[in-house]
Amino acid sequence: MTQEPLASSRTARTRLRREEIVTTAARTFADRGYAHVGMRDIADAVGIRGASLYHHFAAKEEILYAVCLTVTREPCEENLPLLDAAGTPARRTAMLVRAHLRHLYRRRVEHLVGLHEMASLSPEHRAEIDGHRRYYQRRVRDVITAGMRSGEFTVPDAQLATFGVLDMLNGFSGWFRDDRGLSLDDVVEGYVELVVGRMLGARGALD
Amino acid sequence: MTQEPLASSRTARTRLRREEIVTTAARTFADRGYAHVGMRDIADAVGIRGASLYHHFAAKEEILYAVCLTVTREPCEENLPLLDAAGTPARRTAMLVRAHLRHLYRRRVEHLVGLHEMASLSPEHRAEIDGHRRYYQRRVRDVITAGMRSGEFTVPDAQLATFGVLDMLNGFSGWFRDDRGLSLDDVVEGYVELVVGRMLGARGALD
DNA sequence: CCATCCGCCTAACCGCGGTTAGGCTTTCGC
DNA sequence: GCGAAAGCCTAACCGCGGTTAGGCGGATGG
Repeated sequence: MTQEPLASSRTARTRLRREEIVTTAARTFADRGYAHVGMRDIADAVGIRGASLYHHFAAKEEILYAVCLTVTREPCEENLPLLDAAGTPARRTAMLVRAHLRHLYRRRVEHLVGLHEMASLSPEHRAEIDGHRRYYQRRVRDVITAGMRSGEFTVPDAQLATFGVLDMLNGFSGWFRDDRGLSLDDVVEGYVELVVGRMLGARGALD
Repeated sequence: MTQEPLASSRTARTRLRREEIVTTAARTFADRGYAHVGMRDIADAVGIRGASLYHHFAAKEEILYAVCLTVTREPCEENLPLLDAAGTPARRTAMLVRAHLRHLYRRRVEHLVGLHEMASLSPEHRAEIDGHRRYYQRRVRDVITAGMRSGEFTVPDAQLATFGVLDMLNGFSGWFRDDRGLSLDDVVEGYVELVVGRMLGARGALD
């Protein structure tokens, strides 16, 4: 009877170590910028030597790639299903906005990195990350279009509204602080009101 | 009243050369990322040798600093005076949104650099750039607050609305393309409607 | 018309940092 | 238990790229 049956497996511990490195590296990247962080810096923060990182990642860029994956694949897997749930487009959009902001909060360090350091990815990796982002954007545009057809949303152009909404939401991780100003819940509900209720024009459809 | 007779003045030509280097460097930074661009790359694009750049700038970071200055100081000098003009807060805000987007367009290359490469600035330079940004943000928040007092704007929280508006606007330079989709004028007037008319709630106050 | 400085050059430096080589200890699966 | 891999170590490499040194021609302004 092992205490941690799952975490004791060799592959599972390896994966945990990888995730620890990715999380630690993301924090360092966010603080000082990808280019100004050396492999030895990441290793120090984890508690090992620089060269030992190469037992987990083939290159520094692979670590950045892992960070970027968590902020583009996770939202696709966790948030987008909300758009397939039952309910009006306005309600489904509001659910997505909430999930989107909460993911930006939960992974705010990784999001800061993912938004600025895209240029340091290899062309193939960047193409994949871009694909996720574009897919997410397309799904949001589709629900906005659906809301326009159902009459709940009254924006002049679905594509323009999509850009506006996503840029406004994604900016959140750049300025939010836990220790001052509005609380997370304040921001989430305030943004639902500003975005879905006002910008998209579904004021009555949410209550 | 000293008037520049021609570009033949020694100091004037020096300044033009500097601006040419900054513009060229900004384009290269935007394409490949600051860290992946060498002094020799910038020099090649200008048509001189790498070491010759040091007759115009003391360090690579000074070039980045010059790029960042044009996208934070220029909006303060050119856009903010519109907030001091006559008119209701709603109209003044609409004017600012238009000027802001047109500046993002005119300097879109520099804005792309300024938004992601902040981490490569020296602490002093970053502090100055941050200061300009914060001042701009404060002025926008002030006009939104004024609009709330005058009753034109009905947002729940001025600070939250400020973040939302500026993040939405600044995202523009990241996705706009001249050769496809909406025209610049379409975006400008569409965003005025979405931001001032809908998000801030001044639908009637603009006509 | 001349002294001067500007602008650019060639050549080289040199330190940082990503990466590799190779070996030791520990630990897990069988 | 035992072989084998995982995981980490020390040591060193080495190329890239920011930066410096020092010189040359030609425009400039007095």
